[in-house]
Amino acid sequence: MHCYHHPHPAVTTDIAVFSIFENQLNILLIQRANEPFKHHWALPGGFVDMDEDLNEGAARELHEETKLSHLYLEQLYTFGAPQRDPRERVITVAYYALAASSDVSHAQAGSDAVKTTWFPVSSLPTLAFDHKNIIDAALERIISKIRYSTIALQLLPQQFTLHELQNLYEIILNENLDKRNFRKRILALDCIVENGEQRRDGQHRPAKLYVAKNPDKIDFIKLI
Amino acid sequence: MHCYHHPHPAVTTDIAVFSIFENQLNILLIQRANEPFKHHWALPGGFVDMDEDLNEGAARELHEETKLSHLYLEQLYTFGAPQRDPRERVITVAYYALAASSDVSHAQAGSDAVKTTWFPVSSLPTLAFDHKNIIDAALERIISKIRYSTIALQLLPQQFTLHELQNLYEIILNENLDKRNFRKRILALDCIVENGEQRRDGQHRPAKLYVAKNPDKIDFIKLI
DNA sequence: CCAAAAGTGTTCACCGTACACCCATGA
DNA sequence: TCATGGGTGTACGGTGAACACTTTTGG
Repeated sequence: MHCYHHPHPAVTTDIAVFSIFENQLNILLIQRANEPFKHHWALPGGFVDMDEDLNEGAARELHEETKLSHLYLEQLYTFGAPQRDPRERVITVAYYALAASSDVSHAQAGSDAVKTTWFPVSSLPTLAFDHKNIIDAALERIISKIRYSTIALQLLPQQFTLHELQNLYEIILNENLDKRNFRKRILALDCIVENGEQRRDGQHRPAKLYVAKNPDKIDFIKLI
Repeated sequence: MHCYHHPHPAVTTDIAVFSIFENQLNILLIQRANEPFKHHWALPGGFVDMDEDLNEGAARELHEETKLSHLYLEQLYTFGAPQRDPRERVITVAYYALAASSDVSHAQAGSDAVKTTWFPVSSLPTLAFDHKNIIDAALERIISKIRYSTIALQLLPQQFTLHELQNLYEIILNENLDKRNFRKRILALDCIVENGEQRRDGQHRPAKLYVAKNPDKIDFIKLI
């Protein structure tokens, strides 16, 4: 029973989950089992429950469909073109999430047994609904935000080398960075510290490992 | 008849309209005529129609309730805490809008005869629902965006003096700016031009008038 | 000792900032 | 001529960008 005498649209959340591995930025998609867009790829997401906040709903849907949890999750934009779903009016509150490469293997098909797969953002399949627009908006946000915040650290495992961090920036910004300047700047920002350990990896000098000072906090900085 | 077998929340848009006059940043509020929050002040807004896009809905509601139109309008954030409306679940897609001081007098009570009034953001009345949160988010967005875009020009009439523009920045950023540096930078950005006219205003040298080069386009810049 | 990646400083150009005086007008 | 706000240029310091060699390890 609705107190307001207006038609009510359906409201969903959709989540664009990104992770970096194989030297590429990748996004997690699920294959739809039903019409419309049966067999097409789509963002994980679903209906908002009546007693949960939007962020909670996005986190819940993400976990149900991909088994991923505790990711950095941020509201992106709300998409509500009248015909974006062919069946009825559906307004979707889009989110993006960032997963460390160490989380990638944990992503798996969720309860409704749909297939989940990582795709490089540079070669996406045809997407259901307006999900291509959502991904484009998410990419724009990430590219812009990596320059003036510490969200990049959300894409790395708990400990990482400076080379891995620089590599992440180079992949997202799609440009080469000077090693010495990059290290100087990132250390001057005082958001990461050595943890004393090293990574031995091949027949060369081992790399120092670093950790985020405030792993769960996004600081606003000016890096590049 | 809903194709999806899930409960559907109500969806509204709310619009925080800002304008600068009397040396202050002001926001347009309406006084509610009905419960809940009867007589409280609230943002203009209302239900999204089933056949209109969210931006259209926001522009329509704004015009219906305040008679303002053709303002710069940008989606801000979507608020959906389960109990934000005491009657039923209402998810609101919040927008902010910028009005030139020349538009201020055009704002008037709309069709439903509610009272509309401008309030300085520094002394707001008690607000209905979670509208204080929406205003805070809008202020944060504007303060951040004025530094790296040309949105400030949306708050000025078609022609304006450099002093007026600087004043606007000082009010929004709440800091004093150096006159010579401000002029140097804003002119270097090449987003405004003299239109040859002058404003005579008191017994002193008249000020040159400027106009935006692309009045309807928001450019991304680094001003301050 | 050789290959491979890790790690490290300095120089220079440009930009942002600080700062004070003359100009045009109306009364 | 005076009061009022409008308009203008320069000098300095700090930051961002360019740039190449040494170190450590495993084979």
